[in-house]
Amino acid sequence: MTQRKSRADRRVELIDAARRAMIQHGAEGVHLNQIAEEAGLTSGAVLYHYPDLRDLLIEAHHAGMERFYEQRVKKISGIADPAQKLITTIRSGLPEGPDDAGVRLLCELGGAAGRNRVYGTLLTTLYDRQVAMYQTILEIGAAQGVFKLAGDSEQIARNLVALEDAYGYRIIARHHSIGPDEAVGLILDFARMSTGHPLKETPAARQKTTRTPRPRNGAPARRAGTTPPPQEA
Amino acid sequence: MTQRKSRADRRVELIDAARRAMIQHGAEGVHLNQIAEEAGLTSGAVLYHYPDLRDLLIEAHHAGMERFYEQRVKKISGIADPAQKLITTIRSGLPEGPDDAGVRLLCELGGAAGRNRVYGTLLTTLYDRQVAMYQTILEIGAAQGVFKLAGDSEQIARNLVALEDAYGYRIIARHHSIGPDEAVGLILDFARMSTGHPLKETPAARQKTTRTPRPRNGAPARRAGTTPPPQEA
DNA sequence: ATATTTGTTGAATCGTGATTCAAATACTTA
DNA sequence: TAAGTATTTGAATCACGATTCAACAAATAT
Repeated sequence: MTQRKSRADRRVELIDAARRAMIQHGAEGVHLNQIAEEAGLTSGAVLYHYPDLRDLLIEAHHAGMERFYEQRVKKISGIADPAQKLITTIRSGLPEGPDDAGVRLLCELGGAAGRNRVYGTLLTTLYDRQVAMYQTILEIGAAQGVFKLAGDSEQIARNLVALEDAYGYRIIARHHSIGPDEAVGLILDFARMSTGHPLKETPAARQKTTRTPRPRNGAPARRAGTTPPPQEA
Repeated sequence: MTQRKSRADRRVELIDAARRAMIQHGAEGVHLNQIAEEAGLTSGAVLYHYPDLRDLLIEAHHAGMERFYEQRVKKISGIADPAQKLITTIRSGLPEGPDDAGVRLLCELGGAAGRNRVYGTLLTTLYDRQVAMYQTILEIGAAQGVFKLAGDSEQIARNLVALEDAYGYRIIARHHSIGPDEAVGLILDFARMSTGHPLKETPAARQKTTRTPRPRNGAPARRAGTTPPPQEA
């Protein structure tokens, strides 16, 4: 039998298993057995902890968002210069590539949010939090005289998050000419107009968010929190 | 028995039925029977025309996109002034509300595009076409001296489409403070920076894309091409 | 050590949707 | 009008996922 776990531990594991399963099979297309397999359990065990599957899925989405947001906050926490902070924040809002697990999960939710109020609320809340995050950066930069804002800080922040979101979708959909770097470039174009700051990416800033290089012609590098590439539908 | 139809007619009907069914139940959550019911047929009849359901779904998505794009082109076809043309184009890229059928379908696809190459390609193609559309408007405006572009026209166009996309998702997810009007405002803020043009919405322009007003406290107005509000999942 | 509680399995059952196909029905053509 | 063809039905079957639950095993309490 699989190693027995305490209720709390198992629930955490299940939430993560559900997250992985959803990324592979879709937020709405996941099956109980897929989650169970991902967790190394049987379906009965999953039901024991979550009699209603929907609860588990919601918790998994919630956890995924929380993780995504926390990662962003963490990445910019040490940066003092508003310009560098802004640049880093922009990068941290984009997927690292088409298989980025965190963003994949968020994209899954987009469609469902139209049909499911809970998901809609989750996404809306995340959006608002990200707007607040950008707004703070902008305001501080303006207060320090580094940024000359071309408009209301909330308006600019909303557009920054919107751009991030949209390019996230493009990258996930494997647009041929828009990858993470191109997206950063496009969003920075807007950010420059809005802040009146040149926003040059320093080597240091790039370093911080550059993925581990891929092997020359082997399989793509895999990083923690990333799931295997999806199968064709 | 249901009215018999020619092969071609029936296929068109089925594509539309599939489109409606997908909006109600999700691009991946639709069931054959739901499509059949939407078409007023039995599942056997649907399979007779589309032995592989996936083909029907792809055609339905394709048709939905084509319709969406054609509607946009049509709305701006008669407008000569680049500024009004730009404003109208922006509005036409946004849903008219959270239940807008056309955009709902596109949103459904966002998540699936990460797992399904065909859907990814469809979305990518649509994005590129919309970028080209904006780019043309911008270039013409610049050539006429109406716009003073603050950067590369492709860069601006890409960001315009990206903003549209993202606010479409927000509106579909029922963001409490971002509706069609607010989204237009936010995108126009960016457009003004990019074109150096004040881009005032004339009453005439508003008229063209304003929804029929809702009854004071009855059910929301329903328009052609809109499906009934979704059930909770 | 024994009893009790908790977590897990695996098999049985249930329900639902996809698939098949012979029969029925509506068109088309001769 | 009759024969032939295309479309649709409806019932039967199949496949698979969800759900239930008795039995078992591991942890914990007594």
